[in-house]
Amino acid sequence: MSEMETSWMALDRLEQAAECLRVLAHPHRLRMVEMLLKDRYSVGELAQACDIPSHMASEHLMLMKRCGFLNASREGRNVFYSVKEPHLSSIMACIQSRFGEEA
Amino acid sequence: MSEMETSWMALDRLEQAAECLRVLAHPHRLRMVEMLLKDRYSVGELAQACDIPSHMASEHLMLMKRCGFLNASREGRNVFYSVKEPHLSSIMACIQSRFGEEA
DNA sequence: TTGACTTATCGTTATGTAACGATATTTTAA
DNA sequence: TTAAAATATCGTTACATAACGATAAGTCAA
Repeated sequence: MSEMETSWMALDRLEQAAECLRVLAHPHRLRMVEMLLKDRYSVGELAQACDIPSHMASEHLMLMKRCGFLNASREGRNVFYSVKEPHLSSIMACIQSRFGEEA
Repeated sequence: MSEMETSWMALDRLEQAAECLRVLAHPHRLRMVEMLLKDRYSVGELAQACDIPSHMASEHLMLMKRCGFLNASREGRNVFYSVKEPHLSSIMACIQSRFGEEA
C-alpha cells in the first residue's frame, strides 16, 4: 500500500541540462569558470591563463554568455566577464571534489 | 603582505573533468543516471524508460561504464547496471536543483 | 583622422559524436 | 540442438564542435 512514487525529471529539462553540461565540458571553459568564480577577468587575462589566442577565448566566453553562465561588461578596450548563473559554484565544487588535488 | 595565493586545478584534471561532463551531457544518459541513483535497472528497462531501442541504450550504458560511472552485472539474459561513481549523486543533485521542477 | 589595442565574427577544415540498421554474442527454454 | 530473448558490436551517415587564420568592429591615444 505504501507505494513510493518516484517521478523523474521532464525530458525537456534533461535536454536543457545536457546542453549546459556540454558547454561546461571543455577544459579551457572549466578553467575560465574556475577563475571567474573567484574574481572578474578580461578576455585577454583569461586567454593568457588558458594559453590560447584571445579570439578563441572570446568564442568560449560568448558561448558561456549565450547560455546564461556569464555576464560581460565593456570597460574601455577591455571586456570583463563575470559569473551570472548562481548554480555554477556548486557544480564547480562537485567537480573539484572529484577531480581536484588529491594525493 | 597577506598575499592570498589562488591555485587553479591542473590542466589534466580539467581535461578529465571535461571528458566526464561530456559523457554526462546527454538527455538519455542523464535519465539513466537519475534512475540508477535510485535503483538498479536492466538495459531493457532503461531503454523503455528513455523510449529508445535497447541496442542504443546499451551503447550509452557501455560509455558510462567505460568512464567509471556505472557497474554492470549479468543475471541470466539480463544485464543490470548500477552506479559506481559516488560523486554522481552530488552532481545530479546540482543538476536537479537548477533544472528540476520549479514553478 | 590615423594607428594601435582589444575583442568579436566569419569561413574553412578536421575531428568527435549520435543515431541507425545489421549482425554478433550470450543465455535460457523448448 | 534449435529457437528466441536480451545485450553488445560494427559500419555508415549525418550533424555538432573545435581550432584556426583572416578580418571586422569598438575604443583609446597621438
